Amino acid sequence: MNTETVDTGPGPGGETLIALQRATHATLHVLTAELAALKLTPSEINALANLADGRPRTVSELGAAIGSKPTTTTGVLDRLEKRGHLIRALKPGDRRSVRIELTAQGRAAAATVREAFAGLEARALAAVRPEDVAGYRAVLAALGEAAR
Amino acid sequence: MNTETVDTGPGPGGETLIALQRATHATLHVLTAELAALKLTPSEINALANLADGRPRTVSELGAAIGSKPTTTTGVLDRLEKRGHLIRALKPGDRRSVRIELTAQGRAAAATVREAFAGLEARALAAVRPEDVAGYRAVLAALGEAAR
DNA sequence: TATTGTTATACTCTATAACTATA
DNA sequence: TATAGTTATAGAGTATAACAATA
Repeated sequence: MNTETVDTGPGPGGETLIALQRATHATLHVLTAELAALKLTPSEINALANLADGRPRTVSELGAAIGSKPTTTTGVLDRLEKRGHLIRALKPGDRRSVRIELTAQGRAAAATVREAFAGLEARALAAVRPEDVAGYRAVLAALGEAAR
Repeated sequence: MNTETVDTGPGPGGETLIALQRATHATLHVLTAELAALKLTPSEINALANLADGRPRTVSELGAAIGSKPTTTTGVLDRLEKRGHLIRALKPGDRRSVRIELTAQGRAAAATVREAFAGLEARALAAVRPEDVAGYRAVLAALGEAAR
Protein backbone atom coordinates (compact mmCIF):
# COMPACT_ATOMS: atom_id res chain seq x y z
CA MET A 1 0.00 0.00 0.00
CA ASN A 2 2.11 2.80 1.32
CA THR A 3 5.08 3.52 3.53
CA GLU A 4 3.11 5.81 5.81
CA THR A 5 1.30 4.40 8.80
CA VAL A 6 -2.34 5.42 8.83
CA ASP A 7 -3.38 3.64 12.01
CA THR A 8 -7.13 3.30 11.79
CA GLY A 9 -6.74 0.10 13.76
CA PRO A 10 -8.86 -0.97 16.69
CA GLY A 11 -8.67 0.50 20.15
CA PRO A 12 -10.90 1.86 22.87
CA GLY A 13 -9.15 5.21 23.21
CA GLY A 14 -11.02 7.46 20.79
CA GLU A 15 -9.25 6.40 17.60
CA THR A 16 -12.57 6.33 15.81
CA LEU A 17 -12.91 10.09 16.25
CA ILE A 18 -9.26 10.86 15.54
CA ALA A 19 -9.50 8.95 12.28
CA LEU A 20 -12.68 10.85 11.46
CA GLN A 21 -11.00 14.19 11.84
CA ARG A 22 -7.93 13.18 9.88
CA ALA A 23 -10.06 12.00 6.99
CA THR A 24 -12.05 15.25 7.02
CA HIS A 25 -8.90 17.34 6.96
CA ALA A 26 -7.30 15.29 4.22
CA THR A 27 -10.31 15.24 1.92
CA LEU A 28 -11.22 18.89 2.37
CA HIS A 29 -7.62 19.84 1.69
CA VAL A 30 -7.55 17.86 -1.53
CA LEU A 31 -10.87 19.27 -2.65
CA THR A 32 -9.74 22.84 -1.96
CA ALA A 33 -6.65 22.21 -4.07
CA GLU A 34 -8.66 20.59 -6.87
CA LEU A 35 -11.07 23.53 -6.89
CA ALA A 36 -8.36 26.18 -6.61
CA ALA A 37 -9.50 27.73 -9.89
CA LEU A 38 -12.79 28.72 -8.25
CA LYS A 39 -10.96 30.64 -5.49
CA LEU A 40 -13.18 29.27 -2.73
CA THR A 41 -12.42 28.72 0.93
CA PRO A 42 -13.33 25.40 2.56
CA SER A 43 -16.45 26.90 4.14
CA GLU A 44 -17.54 28.38 0.84
CA ILE A 45 -17.01 25.02 -0.84
CA ASN A 46 -19.07 23.39 1.87
CA ALA A 47 -21.87 25.91 1.47
CA LEU A 48 -22.02 25.46 -2.31
CA ALA A 49 -21.92 21.68 -1.95
CA ASN A 50 -24.97 21.86 0.29
CA LEU A 51 -26.81 24.32 -1.94
CA ALA A 52 -25.99 22.37 -5.09
CA ASP A 53 -29.31 20.52 -5.15
CA GLY A 54 -31.02 23.79 -6.07
CA ARG A 55 -33.33 23.86 -3.06
CA PRO A 56 -33.45 27.32 -1.47
CA ARG A 57 -32.51 27.44 2.21
CA THR A 58 -32.69 29.94 5.02
CA VAL A 59 -29.50 31.17 6.68
CA SER A 60 -30.11 29.06 9.76
CA GLU A 61 -30.83 25.93 7.70
CA LEU A 62 -27.60 26.32 5.78
CA GLY A 63 -25.68 27.09 8.96
CA ALA A 64 -26.91 23.88 10.54
CA ALA A 65 -25.92 21.93 7.44
CA ILE A 66 -22.37 23.26 7.28
CA GLY A 67 -21.88 23.40 11.03
CA SER A 68 -21.49 27.15 11.29
CA LYS A 69 -22.93 29.67 13.72
CA PRO A 70 -25.20 32.36 12.25
CA THR A 71 -22.39 34.90 12.54
CA THR A 72 -20.02 32.74 10.49
CA THR A 73 -22.69 31.87 7.97
CA THR A 74 -23.37 35.55 7.39
CA GLY A 75 -19.73 36.14 6.50
CA VAL A 76 -19.61 33.19 4.12
CA LEU A 77 -22.79 34.36 2.42
CA ASP A 78 -21.49 37.92 2.19
CA ARG A 79 -18.52 36.80 0.14
CA LEU A 80 -20.50 34.41 -2.05
CA GLU A 81 -23.13 37.08 -2.69
CA LYS A 82 -20.54 39.76 -3.48
CA ARG A 83 -19.03 37.43 -6.05
CA GLY A 84 -22.38 36.78 -7.68
CA HIS A 85 -22.85 33.18 -6.60
CA LEU A 86 -26.13 33.72 -4.76
CA ILE A 87 -28.78 36.23 -3.81
CA ARG A 88 -30.58 36.84 -0.55
CA ALA A 89 -34.34 37.26 -0.76
CA LEU A 90 -36.98 37.72 1.91
CA LYS A 91 -38.86 34.59 2.64
CA PRO A 92 -42.59 35.00 1.99
CA GLY A 93 -44.57 34.11 5.10
CA ASP A 94 -41.84 35.03 7.59
CA ARG A 95 -40.05 38.20 6.71
CA ARG A 96 -37.49 37.71 9.45
CA SER A 97 -36.02 34.86 7.46
CA VAL A 98 -33.73 35.18 4.48
CA ARG A 99 -34.00 32.77 1.59
CA ILE A 100 -30.71 31.93 -0.10
CA GLU A 101 -30.86 31.15 -3.80
CA LEU A 102 -28.02 30.31 -6.15
CA THR A 103 -27.59 32.42 -9.27
CA ALA A 104 -26.82 30.78 -12.61
CA GLN A 105 -23.16 31.40 -11.91
CA GLY A 106 -23.54 29.96 -8.43
CA ARG A 107 -25.25 26.86 -9.80
CA ALA A 108 -22.36 26.32 -12.20
CA ALA A 109 -19.82 26.65 -9.38
CA ALA A 110 -21.88 24.39 -7.14
CA ALA A 111 -22.07 21.77 -9.88
CA THR A 112 -18.28 21.87 -10.22
CA VAL A 113 -17.95 21.45 -6.47
CA ARG A 114 -20.32 18.52 -6.49
CA GLU A 115 -18.39 16.88 -9.31
CA ALA A 116 -15.16 17.19 -7.33
CA PHE A 117 -16.87 15.70 -4.27
CA ALA A 118 -18.34 12.89 -6.31
CA GLY A 119 -15.05 12.24 -8.09
CA LEU A 120 -13.02 11.89 -4.92
CA GLU A 121 -15.80 9.81 -3.41
CA ALA A 122 -15.92 7.51 -6.40
CA ARG A 123 -12.15 7.03 -6.42
CA ALA A 124 -12.18 6.15 -2.74
CA LEU A 125 -15.24 3.94 -2.76
CA ALA A 126 -14.17 1.95 -5.80
CA ALA A 127 -11.84 0.01 -3.53
CA VAL A 128 -14.43 -0.65 -0.84
CA ARG A 129 -17.23 -3.18 -0.54
CA PRO A 130 -20.84 -1.90 -0.52
CA GLU A 131 -21.44 -3.35 2.93
CA ASP A 132 -18.49 -1.38 4.22
CA VAL A 133 -20.05 1.79 2.86
CA ALA A 134 -23.28 0.88 4.61
CA GLY A 135 -21.36 0.40 7.85
CA TYR A 136 -19.67 3.76 7.35
CA ARG A 137 -23.04 5.46 7.00
CA ALA A 138 -24.37 3.68 10.07
CA VAL A 139 -21.45 4.80 12.22
CA LEU A 140 -21.67 8.40 11.02
CA ALA A 141 -25.37 8.44 11.80
CA ALA A 142 -24.67 7.02 15.27
CA LEU A 143 -21.98 9.63 15.90
CA GLY A 144 -24.43 12.32 14.84
CA GLU A 145 -27.01 10.96 17.26
CA ALA A 146 -24.53 10.70 20.12
CA ALA A 147 -23.35 14.25 19.55
CA ARG A 148 -26.23 16.27 20.87
CA MET B 1 -35.32 8.55 17.17
CA ASN B 2 -35.57 12.22 16.42
CA THR B 3 -37.54 14.77 14.49
CA GLU B 4 -34.56 16.08 12.57
CA THR B 5 -33.59 14.58 9.26
CA VAL B 6 -29.93 13.61 9.14
CA ASP B 7 -29.85 12.38 5.53
CA THR B 8 -26.90 10.07 5.30
CA GLY B 9 -28.84 8.23 2.65
CA PRO B 10 -27.49 6.91 -0.62
CA GLY B 11 -26.57 9.03 -3.58
CA PRO B 12 -23.80 9.49 -6.11
CA GLY B 13 -23.31 13.21 -5.55
CA GLY B 14 -20.73 13.43 -2.80
CA GLU B 15 -23.02 12.78 0.16
CA THR B 16 -20.38 10.52 1.64
CA LEU B 17 -18.06 13.48 2.09
CA ILE B 18 -20.78 15.89 3.22
CA ALA B 19 -21.83 13.42 5.89
CA LEU B 20 -18.20 13.06 6.93
CA GLN B 21 -17.80 16.78 7.47
CA ARG B 22 -21.07 17.12 9.34
CA ALA B 23 -20.10 14.34 11.71
CA THR B 24 -16.71 15.93 12.32
CA HIS B 25 -18.27 19.29 13.09
CA ALA B 26 -20.89 17.80 15.38
CA THR B 27 -18.54 15.60 17.39
CA LEU B 28 -15.80 18.20 17.75
CA HIS B 29 -18.36 20.73 18.89
CA VAL B 30 -19.69 18.38 21.56
CA LEU B 31 -16.21 17.47 22.73
CA THR B 32 -15.23 21.14 22.99
CA ALA B 33 -18.31 21.75 25.14
CA GLU B 34 -17.65 18.68 27.29
CA LEU B 35 -14.07 19.79 27.83
CA ALA B 36 -14.94 23.44 28.41
CA ALA B 37 -13.36 23.31 31.87
CA LEU B 38 -9.95 22.78 30.24
CA LYS B 39 -10.32 25.97 28.16
CA LEU B 40 -9.02 24.35 25.01
CA THR B 41 -9.76 25.15 21.39
CA PRO B 42 -10.63 22.36 18.95
CA SER B 43 -7.10 22.36 17.52
CA GLU B 44 -5.57 22.20 20.97
CA ILE B 45 -7.89 19.33 21.86
CA ASN B 46 -6.84 17.58 18.68
CA ALA B 47 -3.15 18.07 19.45
CA LEU B 48 -3.50 16.71 22.98
CA ALA B 49 -5.55 13.75 21.76
CA ASN B 50 -2.74 12.86 19.39
CA LEU B 51 -0.01 13.35 21.98
CA ALA B 52 -1.92 11.44 24.64
CA ASP B 53 -0.08 8.17 24.00
CA GLY B 54 3.04 9.73 25.51
CA ARG B 55 5.21 9.29 22.45
CA PRO B 56 7.22 12.45 21.68
CA ARG B 57 6.71 13.93 18.23
CA THR B 58 8.34 16.56 16.07
CA VAL B 59 6.40 19.63 15.00
CA SER B 60 5.97 18.32 11.47
CA GLU B 61 4.80 14.90 12.68
CA LEU B 62 2.16 16.47 14.90
CA GLY B 63 1.14 18.87 12.15
CA ALA B 64 0.56 15.98 9.78
CA ALA B 65 -1.49 14.17 12.42
CA ILE B 66 -3.80 17.09 13.15
CA GLY B 67 -3.91 18.36 9.58
CA SER B 68 -2.23 21.69 10.22
CA LYS B 69 0.44 23.57 8.35
CA PRO B 70 3.72 24.22 10.23
CA THR B 71 2.72 27.83 10.75
CA THR B 72 -0.56 26.84 12.40
CA THR B 73 1.06 24.11 14.44
CA THR B 74 3.56 26.60 15.82
CA GLY B 75 0.72 28.78 17.10
CA VAL B 76 -1.09 25.88 18.73
CA LEU B 77 2.13 24.74 20.40
CA ASP B 78 2.91 28.27 21.56
CA ARG B 79 -0.33 28.42 23.55
CA LEU B 80 -0.04 24.89 24.93
CA GLU B 81 3.55 25.55 25.97
CA LYS B 82 2.71 28.89 27.56
CA ARG B 83 0.07 27.17 29.63
CA GLY B 84 2.48 24.49 30.79
CA HIS B 85 1.02 21.55 28.88
CA LEU B 86 4.19 20.73 26.95
CA ILE B 87 7.81 21.61 26.40
CA ARG B 88 9.87 21.95 23.24
CA ALA B 89 13.27 20.27 23.25
CA LEU B 90 15.89 19.88 20.56
CA LYS B 91 15.86 16.51 18.95
CA PRO B 92 19.17 14.72 19.37
CA GLY B 93 20.52 13.68 16.00
CA ASP B 94 18.86 16.46 14.01
CA ARG B 95 19.00 19.78 15.73
CA ARG B 96 16.75 21.40 13.15
CA SER B 97 13.87 19.38 14.56
CA VAL B 98 11.94 20.14 17.72
CA ARG B 99 10.74 17.34 19.94
CA ILE B 100 7.42 17.98 21.66
CA GLU B 101 6.91 16.36 25.05
CA LEU B 102 3.93 16.60 27.35
CA THR B 103 4.48 17.79 30.91
CA ALA B 104 2.79 16.05 33.83
CA GLN B 105 0.03 18.65 33.60
CA GLY B 106 -0.20 18.10 29.86
CA ARG B 107 -0.46 14.35 30.32
CA ALA B 108 -3.33 14.85 32.75
CA ALA B 109 -5.14 17.13 30.30
CA ALA B 110 -4.47 14.73 27.44
CA ALA B 111 -5.87 11.85 29.47
CA THR B 112 -9.05 13.83 30.12
CA VAL B 113 -9.32 14.58 26.41
CA ARG B 114 -8.88 10.92 25.56
CA GLU B 115 -11.56 9.92 28.04
CA ALA B 116 -14.00 12.35 26.46
CA PHE B 117 -13.16 10.98 23.01
CA ALA B 118 -13.55 7.43 24.22
CA GLY B 119 -16.81 8.21 26.02
CA LEU B 120 -18.48 9.79 23.02
CA GLU B 121 -17.15 7.00 20.85
CA ALA B 122 -18.48 4.33 23.19
CA ARG B 123 -21.92 5.94 23.38
CA ALA B 124 -22.13 6.12 19.60
CA LEU B 125 -20.73 2.68 18.86
CA ALA B 126 -22.92 0.93 21.40
CA ALA B 127 -25.77 1.15 18.90
CA VAL B 128 -23.74 -0.10 15.95
CA ARG B 129 -22.74 -3.59 14.85
CA PRO B 130 -19.04 -4.48 14.88
CA GLU B 131 -19.05 -5.16 11.15
CA ASP B 132 -20.40 -1.66 10.58
CA VAL B 133 -17.47 -0.25 12.55
CA ALA B 134 -15.13 -2.31 10.41
CA GLY B 135 -16.76 -0.88 7.30
CA TYR B 136 -16.42 2.61 8.70
CA ARG B 137 -12.69 2.10 9.21
CA ALA B 138 -12.31 0.67 5.72
CA VAL B 139 -14.01 3.67 4.12
CA LEU B 140 -11.98 6.18 6.13
CA ALA B 141 -8.79 4.41 5.12
CA ALA B 142 -9.89 4.47 1.48
CA LEU B 143 -10.70 8.17 1.69
CA GLY B 144 -7.28 8.80 3.18
CA GLU B 145 -5.66 6.89 0.33
CA ALA B 146 -7.68 8.70 -2.32
CA ALA B 147 -6.80 12.06 -0.83
CA ARG B 148 -3.20 12.44 -1.82
C1' DT C 1 21.05 23.36 -1.74
C1' DA C 2 17.46 21.30 0.98
C1' DT C 3 14.95 20.83 5.34
C1' DT C 4 12.90 22.24 10.03
C1' DG C 5 10.78 25.44 12.31
C1' DT C 6 9.60 30.32 13.26
C1' DT C 7 8.01 34.97 12.11
C1' DA C 8 5.22 38.43 9.42
C1' DT C 9 1.15 39.51 6.99
C1' DA C 10 -3.41 39.18 5.49
C1' DC C 11 -7.65 36.86 5.35
C1' DT C 12 -11.06 33.52 7.13
C1' DC C 13 -13.42 31.09 10.94
C1' DT C 14 -15.25 31.23 15.52
C1' DA C 15 -17.68 32.66 19.88
C1' DT C 16 -19.92 36.16 22.45
C1' DA C 17 -22.73 39.93 22.86
C1' DA C 18 -25.49 43.76 21.23
C1' DC C 19 -28.63 45.24 17.84
C1' DT C 20 -32.70 45.57 14.20
C1' DA C 21 -36.73 43.88 12.29
C1' DT C 22 -40.38 40.83 12.53
C1' DA C 23 -43.38 37.56 14.87
C1' DT D 1 -41.13 38.14 24.65
C1' DA D 2 -39.12 35.27 21.24
C1' DT D 3 -36.91 34.47 16.79
C1' DA D 4 -33.98 35.39 12.31
C1' DG D 5 -30.40 37.63 10.86
C1' DT D 6 -26.69 41.17 11.03
C1' DT D 7 -22.93 43.79 13.07
C1' DA D 8 -18.93 44.54 16.26
C1' DT D 9 -15.11 42.76 18.58
C1' DA D 10 -11.52 39.75 19.78
C1' DG D 11 -9.15 35.52 19.41
C1' DA D 12 -7.87 31.37 16.67
C1' DG D 13 -6.97 28.88 12.12
C1' DT D 14 -5.07 29.29 7.43
C1' DA D 15 -1.98 30.19 3.34
C1' DT D 16 1.89 32.48 1.52
C1' DA D 17 6.28 34.20 1.73
C1' DA D 18 10.58 35.32 3.98
C1' DC D 19 13.88 34.00 7.28
C1' DA D 20 17.55 31.59 10.56
C1' DA D 21 19.65 27.45 11.85
C1' DT D 22 21.04 23.07 10.60
C1' DA D 23 21.88 19.29 7.44
